[in-house]
Amino acid sequence: MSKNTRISSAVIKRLPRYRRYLNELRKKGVTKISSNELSALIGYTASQIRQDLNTFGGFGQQGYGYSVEGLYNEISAILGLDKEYKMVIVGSGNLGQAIANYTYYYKSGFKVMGLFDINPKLIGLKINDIKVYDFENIVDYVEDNHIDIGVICVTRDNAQEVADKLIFAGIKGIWNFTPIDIEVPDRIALENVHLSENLHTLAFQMNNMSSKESTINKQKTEVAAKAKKVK
Amino acid sequence: MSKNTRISSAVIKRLPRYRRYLNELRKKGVTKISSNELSALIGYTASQIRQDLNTFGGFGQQGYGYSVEGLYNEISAILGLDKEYKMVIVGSGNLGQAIANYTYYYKSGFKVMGLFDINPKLIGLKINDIKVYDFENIVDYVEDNHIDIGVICVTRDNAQEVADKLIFAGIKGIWNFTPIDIEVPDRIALENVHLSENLHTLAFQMNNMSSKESTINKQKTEVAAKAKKVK
DNA sequence: TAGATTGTTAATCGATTAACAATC
DNA sequence: TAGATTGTTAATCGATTAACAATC
Repeated sequence: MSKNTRISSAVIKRLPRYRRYLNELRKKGVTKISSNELSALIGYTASQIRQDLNTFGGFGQQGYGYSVEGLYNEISAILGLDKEYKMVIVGSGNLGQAIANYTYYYKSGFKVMGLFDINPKLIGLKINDIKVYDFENIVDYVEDNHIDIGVICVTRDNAQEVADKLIFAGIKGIWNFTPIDIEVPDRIALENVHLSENLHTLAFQMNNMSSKESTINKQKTEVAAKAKKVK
Repeated sequence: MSKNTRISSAVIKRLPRYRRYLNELRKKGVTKISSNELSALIGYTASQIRQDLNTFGGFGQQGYGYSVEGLYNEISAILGLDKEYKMVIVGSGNLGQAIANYTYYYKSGFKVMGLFDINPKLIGLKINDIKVYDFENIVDYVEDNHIDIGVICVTRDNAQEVADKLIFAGIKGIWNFTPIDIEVPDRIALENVHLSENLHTLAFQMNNMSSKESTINKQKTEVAAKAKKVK
């Protein structure tokens, strides 16, 4: 009875956050929680929490609430975090190294197998136990080691070429840290971390902070007026 | 005639993207563009583009389209990118250094004035022309140099303390790279870069890629069934 | 059983898209 | 002027919230 339920990306983006809070509760030894308590903690409405969770199944128990451990495991499974993912990082500059480090230490399930670069000074080095390989050999490496995820930390000009090579080699997901929109076929999963865009929305906030309505309206009118004049 | 128009964050998050594409057009020497052409390029509908832009003012010209340069400047001004922002980065590990580097090279308008750390081995070093200072002195430094933005790249356990100090010292915005939700007063702008949450949604995508409807439904039913059984 | 809290349907709200009159 | 394209209103779609019956 396949109701055509596409799961909205709004829901999916909330899942890691649920999971993070559930993990903290779990570590504190909390065993059960109600949607109301969770709401107070996370900041989503209790209604939304129940609605979200019921997208995937009936994980709770009426009159009781949700098992923290159980819900944590369910969400982990939904996200696919009960599996292991092999990653390569292309571009071994500061950012590549930072991510290698970050995931290496903190994230179980996501194993950084290798760093790649074209810079001969970097190739052969070991950064935090992770070897830097020659980008020349990326395709063979990805194929031979069944790499799942490619992290792109090169310059914008090389980003698409790197993506193409990774995809050709059989990668399944791309984590893009360059400030361009990489083109990928539908079957390839893609997440972008557009740092400068994020910073720009911070700038906007800073200029539209207190007395939001009036400020923004003033801006709107002024800008519009200026636009007319300039034309 | 202050209509109470709150600008939705959905619109604001699209602005940097418009700006990025307009900048590329500008650099290519393109002088005018219609909402339809922009739509083909960026991927938003022409209708949405016109709607978005008209939130701020009438930037176009009927029968003609939009001036690329003009629109670029308008959006820059709306985001506040015609101003300069002084930043400090707290936490001078890999990630802090990467961001120092990144913004230093690529982003005009956002000046990294200093890095901060508690590690004596790092204090006093210069990383890409940016000095590493003792975190002890952060409050004075921020006050004296009128720092606008604090970038938090420390460990999760120190994140809130760092934020509190920065806020006390008069910072206006916080760019948070730690995987926790920092508490800040309403007047403080805050942007989070929750890398692991982003990675988790990538994992989800990878497990729900082809034939999305059916896969997700199968999952839903299976998971629900399992939940019943386990209980 | 009585009380609590989920699961789920219905109501509301907001965001996107469509349509077209205004106008360059 | 005729053609093109915006600005803007109206229609649709989707997401969030409210309400309450189901049930543990």
